Amino acid sequence: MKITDVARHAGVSPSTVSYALSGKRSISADTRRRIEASIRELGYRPHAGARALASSRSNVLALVVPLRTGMHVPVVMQFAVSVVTTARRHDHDVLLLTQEEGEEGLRRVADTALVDALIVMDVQMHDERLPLLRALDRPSVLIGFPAEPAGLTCIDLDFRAAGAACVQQLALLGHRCVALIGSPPEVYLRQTGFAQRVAEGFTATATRHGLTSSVHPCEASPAAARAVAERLLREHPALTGVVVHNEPVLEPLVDAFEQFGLRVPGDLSITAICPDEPAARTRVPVTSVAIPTAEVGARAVELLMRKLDGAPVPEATLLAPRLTLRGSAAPRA
Amino acid sequence: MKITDVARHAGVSPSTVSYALSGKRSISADTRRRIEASIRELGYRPHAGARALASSRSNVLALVVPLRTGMHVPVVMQFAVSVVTTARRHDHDVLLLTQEEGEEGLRRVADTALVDALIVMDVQMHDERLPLLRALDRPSVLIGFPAEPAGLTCIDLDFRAAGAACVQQLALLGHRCVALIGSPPEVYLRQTGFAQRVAEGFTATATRHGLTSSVHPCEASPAAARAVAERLLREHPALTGVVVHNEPVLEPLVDAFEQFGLRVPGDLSITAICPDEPAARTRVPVTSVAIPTAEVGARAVELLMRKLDGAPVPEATLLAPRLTLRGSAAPRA
DNA sequence: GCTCTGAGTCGAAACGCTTCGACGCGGGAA
DNA sequence: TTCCCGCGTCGAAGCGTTTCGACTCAGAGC
Repeated sequence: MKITDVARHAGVSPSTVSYALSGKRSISADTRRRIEASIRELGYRPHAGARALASSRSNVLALVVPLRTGMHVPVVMQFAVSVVTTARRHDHDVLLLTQEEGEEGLRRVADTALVDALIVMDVQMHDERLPLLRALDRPSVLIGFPAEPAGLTCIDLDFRAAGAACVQQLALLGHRCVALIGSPPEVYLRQTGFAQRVAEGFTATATRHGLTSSVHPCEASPAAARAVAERLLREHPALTGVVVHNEPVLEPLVDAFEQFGLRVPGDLSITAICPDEPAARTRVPVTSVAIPTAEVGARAVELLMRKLDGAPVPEATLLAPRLTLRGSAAPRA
Repeated sequence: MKITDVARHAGVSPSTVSYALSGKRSISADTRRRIEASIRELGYRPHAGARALASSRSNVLALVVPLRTGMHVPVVMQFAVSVVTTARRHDHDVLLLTQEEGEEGLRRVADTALVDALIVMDVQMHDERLPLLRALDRPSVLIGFPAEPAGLTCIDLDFRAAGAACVQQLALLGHRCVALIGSPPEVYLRQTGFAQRVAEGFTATATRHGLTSSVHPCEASPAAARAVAERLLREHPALTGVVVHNEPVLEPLVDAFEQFGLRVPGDLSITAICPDEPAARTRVPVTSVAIPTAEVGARAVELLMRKLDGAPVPEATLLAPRLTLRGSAAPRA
């Protein structure tokens, strides 16, 4: 079943069928109807490879997913699903690449014209792939911000503002001594942008409000959570507000604080940056800023589509944080 | 940069370059060296679309991932990563499809020759996609077993044997009254094969050993875990052995039993079917059968490669369960 | 009535690779 | 010596689209 078969069946030339399919030239209503009927009747499907060759567009996007320790897998998957469904809406498919393939993988899919464009997740402050992405002849979008985003297109939640929002809420409620319980140490060591930015937003805003503040990386285990909680209470007896940016330890932390005799939010107020689901299911539902994975994924694809159309796009897209109040933060006693 | 450029630079014909690249005809060592040097020097990369068109092979596999409730996302991701890395080892890439695309999605990527073959995860007993997969002109492999696997190629852990192994271990340790705490009810309602088969293996083996046994679906929440534990102790006072096939509730269950005054493994022995990591990190590490995601993914790809080569492959590949002893199961007091 | 324009269609030339058949050549068998 | 075979290479014919330029035909403008 090729385009010439359809053309013959509909009594037109192959090019007319092609134009009817792509809409790049006008076709009379009658001809279009005949062509569509023939396509249906013959069950014709254009050959992806032939199309890619002739048009130099594969209609495939590459998505590079991270699989390093410390990454929260379900969140990664949410991005991926959002990217795939949005890409489909724009008539594109998604090729899955693992971080592990590295620069060579990016170069390969770009240079062989397997993909038209790339989406890269889990960007580090000084990511090795940045020079390559800048040099590549295919457009790309980063989910996450490196230290120097010039010449790239980046999108993400505004983590600095998110950190600020969490501490500001505590400040408004009258808390004077706060702590940030953050990602595992290796995430900071790798200089993953979002972790660092949360800490910056947290500290800057705490300072601006005249609060006493401290930052505590924390492994993603219940034991680590308990240890951090214990240390916090010992070293900062005046502590009444905590910001958590570490999904897996949220629940263990709440448990630990309560076991140490602190009521949430009576004695201790908590705000968090994490997906809604875990925030809502803790003993005391936690006031939190969610990571808008669906929106980030969708907008990443849309940015790419505009770049593919040759339209200009903003280099940086920062999504404003939205704080959902759930009752884990209350006025200071 | 095209193959003719390389050919000219190396002083040979384009077809010779092609044969040097594919190895489908013999090339003298000297010519091959010259060609390789030219390729490196010019930075040549074959155009994927042109290749697909001429050879009618895209070197891309489709992977259909599930995203329905009850699926455990990290496990899905492990399969996906294993599929991608193995595919790369065989010089193939992976196109990511969501369940949601349904039959039309499968048909589309197959009929447009976007992919050479398909891998489908999360197969149900009476999956709607089976007739299509049988009819498609591209080979496919299912991860999971439907009720009627004839005419298909399927691979998975032998869940029946896994259920049997878990209960047999308890039987050997002298337990006489056992229970299976299974997946959420909706998983059974959807007739997902693996859940049903675990229950079958569990029940059959318990019966064969003359044990008293019962099966209990369980939602994936700590509250549900606690409720099931409570009910179990009330209704089956003689209970001394439990098999858990529900990863998220494993830890809450252990906690619940201990809170009800049962020591593990002193008063209650537990075995489980779940990934190693959660089994190992509970208060009492749990003797378990792991789902060999890496092996399943890799072998699925390898089966597909053999089918693409026209070689015969077994319709069913059942991986034998391997029980890892961790101390949560002990002889009956 | 004549040109000009634009809508609708066609033919042919790419697009960059693979593969088939053929050819030249040297070595082993007869 | 002749014949045959197989190795290494080449030329040309696809593979199934898209796209460019050109053509036809009506209708509008004058």
